[in-house]
Amino acid sequence: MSQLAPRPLRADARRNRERVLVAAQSVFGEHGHEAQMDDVARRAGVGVGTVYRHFPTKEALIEALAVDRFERILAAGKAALERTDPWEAFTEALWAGAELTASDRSFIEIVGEIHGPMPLPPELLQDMNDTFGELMRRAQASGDLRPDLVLDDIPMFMCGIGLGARKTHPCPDAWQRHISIVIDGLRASGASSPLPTTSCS
Amino acid sequence: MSQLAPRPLRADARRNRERVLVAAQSVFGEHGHEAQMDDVARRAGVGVGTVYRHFPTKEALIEALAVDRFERILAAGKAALERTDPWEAFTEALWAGAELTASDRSFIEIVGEIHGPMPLPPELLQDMNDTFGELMRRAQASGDLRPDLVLDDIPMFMCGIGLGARKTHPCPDAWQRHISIVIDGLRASGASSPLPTTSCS
Amino acid sequence: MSQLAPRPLRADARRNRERVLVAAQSVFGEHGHEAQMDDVARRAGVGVGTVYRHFPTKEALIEALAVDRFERILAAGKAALERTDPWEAFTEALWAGAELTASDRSFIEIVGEIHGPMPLPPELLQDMNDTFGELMRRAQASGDLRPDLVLDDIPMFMCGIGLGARKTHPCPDAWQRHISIVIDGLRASGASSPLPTTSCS
Amino acid sequence: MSQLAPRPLRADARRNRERVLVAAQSVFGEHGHEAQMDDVARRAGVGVGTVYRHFPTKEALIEALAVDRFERILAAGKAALERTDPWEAFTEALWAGAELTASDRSFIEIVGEIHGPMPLPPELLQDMNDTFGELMRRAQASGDLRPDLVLDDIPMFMCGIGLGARKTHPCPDAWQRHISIVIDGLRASGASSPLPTTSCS
DNA sequence: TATGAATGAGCATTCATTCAT
DNA sequence: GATGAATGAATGCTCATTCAT
Repeated sequence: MSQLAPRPLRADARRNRERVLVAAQSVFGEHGHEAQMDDVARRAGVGVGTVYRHFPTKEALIEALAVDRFERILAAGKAALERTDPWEAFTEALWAGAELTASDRSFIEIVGEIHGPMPLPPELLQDMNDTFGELMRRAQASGDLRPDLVLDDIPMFMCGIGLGARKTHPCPDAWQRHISIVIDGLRASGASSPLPTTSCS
Repeated sequence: MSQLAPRPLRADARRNRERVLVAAQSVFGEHGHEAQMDDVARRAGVGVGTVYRHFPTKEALIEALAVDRFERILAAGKAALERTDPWEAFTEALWAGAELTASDRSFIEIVGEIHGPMPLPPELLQDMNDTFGELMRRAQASGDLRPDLVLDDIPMFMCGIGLGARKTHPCPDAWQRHISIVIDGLRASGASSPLPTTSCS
Repeated sequence: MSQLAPRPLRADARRNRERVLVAAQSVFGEHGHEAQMDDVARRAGVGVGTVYRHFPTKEALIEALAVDRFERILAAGKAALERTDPWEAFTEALWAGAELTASDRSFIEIVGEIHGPMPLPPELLQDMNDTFGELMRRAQASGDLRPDLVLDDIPMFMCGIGLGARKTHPCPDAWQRHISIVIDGLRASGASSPLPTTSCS
Repeated sequence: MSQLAPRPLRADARRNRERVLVAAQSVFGEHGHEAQMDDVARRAGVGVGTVYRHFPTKEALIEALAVDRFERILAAGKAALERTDPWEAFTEALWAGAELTASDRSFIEIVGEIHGPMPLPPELLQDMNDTFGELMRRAQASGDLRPDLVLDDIPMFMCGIGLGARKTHPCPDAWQRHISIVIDGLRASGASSPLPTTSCS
């Protein structure tokens, strides 16, 4: 009975899902975790029930937002992987990630309030580790990047960009200076005193 | 050593205030803003009423925690001001600030959830601006520090240290590598391409 | 009978609103302002949330109760205005108001605990002033009612009826004797010594 | 050891008790039952503990206030009993009671919020009943006072005076007009239609 | 005895989630 | 599927009362 029937409702549903996501982004961007599901629904122009149909939980909605963002960052990383010059590939990825981060307040607000590790699907996490790990390894192998850098250090650099984006910083392009300073510090050549490398994965 | 009779009751009260503060630090450090006043009270071994006697509001308690922390950072900055070498003074302040930040999870959790500027008494804010501003200016005047750095950039660097401290990062000494990389990037000598300086106070 | 489709959900909501109002009336009638919102909800057979959906505040709920009552009193006053005999119109209004007051303990309890003027919508207040003012003026113009009576004197007479209704008085029909005595005292003819009229609006 | 010792502290204690009572009167007069024990203590210039030493309960304090007031009303009634003319005695008592009521806002506020009968010591209650009962009986026996009046009717007339005193009424002497109207209504001669007397109490 | 800090049950209100329409 | 009214556990805060000093 339904084999051939196209899925007319799906279109509506998908449209609604998108509207909810967009609404959630702006609402959480403004108020952080504190924002309420009702607000999201109102901004999306749907009932709360509809929000819950698409995202079973407030957390799930927030996670969806995060996934969306991390996927773009991952995509940027994969694109950078195309470059032949390892250092350029690595820094391009950093610049891209920084820009994506700076341009989305909801990302900042949401990520900032998460206690403990990011709640992302393991495959995505794995994929990000692989991609950025590879970028890092290549740049270290070529001797351009400090050899003591560890994958988990990278989010630490990105964190500050959020702070800047939160209206805390007077100049809107602060993130550019930030990432540029960080990159300068990451150059193998500029490394001052090689800190005693702690062996941690 | 105290000339006159100290006020007897005050002793107990002050002790309790301290206990509440310590409890709040650990409770908020574990759960962020979400932690409840009752938990703080229980951890402090007092009734909720006592917590409220000392801090009229949850917000006030959190602010008190922040003030306490910022005062220590300020003190470190003032101590650094004693140094004659401008670059050493500046970096010492950064190291001290980083260490203080890394050593207190409650600081991170609390600060991380604040939307908008830090709710600190204006005098403290002013004092911090003066102190770190002076450290910066001197280091820039001596030609050691990048001339384009702005006061508000500094918290951006510190932000990442919190992330590391949040158990997100596998190695506990990540903050040291972090701050060391940042400092390398801040050297005037290492500055790659002088970004077009945007004039923002 | 209804031309178009009525709004289906509204029916339930309106029913609940009514139930809450009725419950509130009996609960506040028994315990005064002290009664708790949870009790109102329980008595209404709904969750607290539902109470709050209809009345944003305890105060708002209480005010709604008062408004409801004053509207009936106002209606009685307007009905009395139809009478041609001014004195009969005036006394009919008094009797009606007295009866309404005597028959609702919640009204008494609630009004009794209000400090300062009644929190009623200004239009209602105005309407009451106009209506009872007119009744009074007519009765004074016809020479039946003491000329020194002032609008604000009327609630003073009604006040006692509440006291009687509060189980303080052994006989349930005390209010009838009360209002009848007051009316006797209000006759222009019976006025003993014309007190020095103070001019107050 | 203490047999002969005079009670020096008693003086202090009595002074404090008085201060608390006065403070309570003004505080409850302003805010009704809502006023807090701490406020009373502060206004009295003593610690809460002291308030509790003299009055074991908030209720007890309020009751003490009421007792004080009712004793004065009783005294006025007893004084009126001296008069030979029964009607004059009765109305004098009413005037005196009205004046005492009008002159003390705390009395109004407090009495107004009591649910159920006044919490007074039974002897006082008895004494009041006896005194005012006698005044009433005499005036009825002489044929001046409506024969259907019942002792419990009297508080109903006094109730309104409180309303007037609560700033609700624009003219400060409203109570005089009020009691004068009531007295006119109470005259046996003025009684309109003798209501069917219900035999109660 | 006076003091005021400490106590904690109590209460108004919020908000994620469910479910009847 | 969509809606939004209903739910009620959870939480910040108050205030009468106690008790160590």
